[in-house]
Amino acid sequence: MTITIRDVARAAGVSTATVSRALRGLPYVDEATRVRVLEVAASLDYVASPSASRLASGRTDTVAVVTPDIGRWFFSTILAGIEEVTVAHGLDLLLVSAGNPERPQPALAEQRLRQRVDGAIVIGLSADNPEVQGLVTAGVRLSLVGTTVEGVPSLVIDDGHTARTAVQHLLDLGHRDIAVISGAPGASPVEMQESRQRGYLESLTNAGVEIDPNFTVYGRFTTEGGREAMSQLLAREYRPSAVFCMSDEMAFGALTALREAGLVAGVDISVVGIDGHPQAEALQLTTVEQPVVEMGRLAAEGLISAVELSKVPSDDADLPQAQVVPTSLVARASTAPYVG
Amino acid sequence: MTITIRDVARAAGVSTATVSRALRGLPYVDEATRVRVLEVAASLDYVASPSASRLASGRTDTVAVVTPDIGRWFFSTILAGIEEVTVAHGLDLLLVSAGNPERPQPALAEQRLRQRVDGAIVIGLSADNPEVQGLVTAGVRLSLVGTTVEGVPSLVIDDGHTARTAVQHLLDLGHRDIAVISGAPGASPVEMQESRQRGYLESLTNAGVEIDPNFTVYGRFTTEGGREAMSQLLAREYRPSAVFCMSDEMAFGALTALREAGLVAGVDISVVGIDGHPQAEALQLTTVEQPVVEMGRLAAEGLISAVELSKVPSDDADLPQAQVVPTSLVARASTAPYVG
DNA sequence: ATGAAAGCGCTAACAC
DNA sequence: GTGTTAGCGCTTTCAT
Repeated sequence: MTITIRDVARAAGVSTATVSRALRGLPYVDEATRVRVLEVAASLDYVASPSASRLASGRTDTVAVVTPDIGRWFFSTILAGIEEVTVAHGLDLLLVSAGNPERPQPALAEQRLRQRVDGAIVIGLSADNPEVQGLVTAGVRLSLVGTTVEGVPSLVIDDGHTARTAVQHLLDLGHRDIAVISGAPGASPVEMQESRQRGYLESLTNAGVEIDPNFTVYGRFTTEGGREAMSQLLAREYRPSAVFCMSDEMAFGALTALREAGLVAGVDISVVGIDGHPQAEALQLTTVEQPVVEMGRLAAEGLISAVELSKVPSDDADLPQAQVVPTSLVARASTAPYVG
Repeated sequence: MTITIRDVARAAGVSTATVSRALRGLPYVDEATRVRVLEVAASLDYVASPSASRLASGRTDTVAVVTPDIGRWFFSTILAGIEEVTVAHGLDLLLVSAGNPERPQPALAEQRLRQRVDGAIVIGLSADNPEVQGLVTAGVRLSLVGTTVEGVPSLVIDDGHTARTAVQHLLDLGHRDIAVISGAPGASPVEMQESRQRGYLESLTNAGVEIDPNFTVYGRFTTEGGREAMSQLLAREYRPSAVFCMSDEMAFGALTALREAGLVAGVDISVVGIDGHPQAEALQLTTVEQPVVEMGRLAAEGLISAVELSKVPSDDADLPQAQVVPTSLVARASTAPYVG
């Protein structure tokens, strides 16, 4: 019932080999034959079976995107950038979730991807995550976003520098009692979190500010978590005058907590985030923006060119390594000068 | 180099057929044999080639999600719900974008999905969209979210009722000069937009309020568009006292425009949205919430059960039809009583 | 430039 | 319960 390459071959009066060549734009096909084959295929409404061509060729023409939670803004936005590129290259995009402790998967990502994709883009998983390790050792071609693994191409922001930018902004405004809303003690995207924490500590130390361990609280990278974290800070006898949030979504929660306490962001307490979330503007949140969609595009392009290069038996020179993309501060009303 | 079912068969001392049965949990396999096969497969780190089993079985064990723009909150959130379900069923999730006039695709969704998936979930595309029509006539098993096509299962909210809920809320607060920020004149998700517009008009008419055509403006369902639309309204000689936005993201933009004009939402002008976007709370936006993640789950479950049912030659009774999920008003500070 | 034919790795009758 | 075998629909040498 489904029409196959043989139907096309018969109707065009050529062999299946010629149809295959013609349809895929391979050389050594007479122009007249190609045109005829194309016409016949179109008139028959023929579409090649991907399973069959994949099995025969060994290629999958598919890339996977691995994320812990596609519902989060950062991940879905990266995904949008990736999708732009994959579609332009005619590749299938397989969505796989992994590394979310709250939603255990039936099988390891490695199992689910082997034989199935030409490569995978992993977003927001720490290098020491077993899923990532499994993929690396299984030899799946990878492109990482947000983490770095020796010998694997990746795309990152300078987390330390980004955090310092945010904290320095607060210091420049005269703040000294600066708290941080981190993710979780020993959470999943560990490195990113630790680099940002280190940046925070460095900035304070460089400014001669004493570190108050009580000023580190955790918001799980969610809005609700940010709200709870800010509430904790507000419940302290000694409150910070400014708060650095490791993500905009946590900062949004922090702003809510502030409002619930009858306080005004930028007046009573300054708040700065990281991300460049689209709602930062409406909320007047100062943030350090990262080029998220662009990061998705770059990661996808990197992976695709790696896959294509590997087809040619080229000398394996210039392995792409960690590529760092810049971030930039956008100051808004949520941060303001410290007033005694 | 890749290890195949024959390697496993050989190592386990059985035929490939038995390995196939054992691994897939089919009946008529001795328990002892099954255990042995499983052990051997595990020790060999065997993973079946999906292309091969798909080709042989005719099944793809894949569902596609078709959306105009995965970067938008509504779509990525539905996707999260879908993903929960597909992963639980061991299905692959293929992401396909279509119907975005700003980003034309190389091929029709129909071409890209035929032979490739067992079914597809289409989000946010109008029933009269050529892509959707193509999928329907190509016989791809479908589950629609946000639109309805005769004979195709779908999941919708009652757009008219939802809009009336929002507008009635404003009327109840004493507002009469109520504007609407719609999507675009004749935009993509036409039906949804038209139903909401109709709901808006009905509520006003029922309340005896005269319709002002100038009070309908367009925000393209984006935050920036909402901001522009609100600016237009504010530039009018005769301003509305309340604005109904067809999405929360447009409402966020409207709030920004308000602030830029030195006005306060809920004090100078009331604003209500639709969606239940996570940032609605931080922005104190009144909105009519829809259960978005749940809609994704339901759509996926509906599609999967349809696919599984179709395997059995059952009498084609009880075709699932449009399922309507409830929405509910959440009042916040962005709406307040009308004050002369 | 084109065709013949041998698989790709698995599933699904069918036979035992 | 298990094995044999004939494909699934395409790609890809190798001839010609």
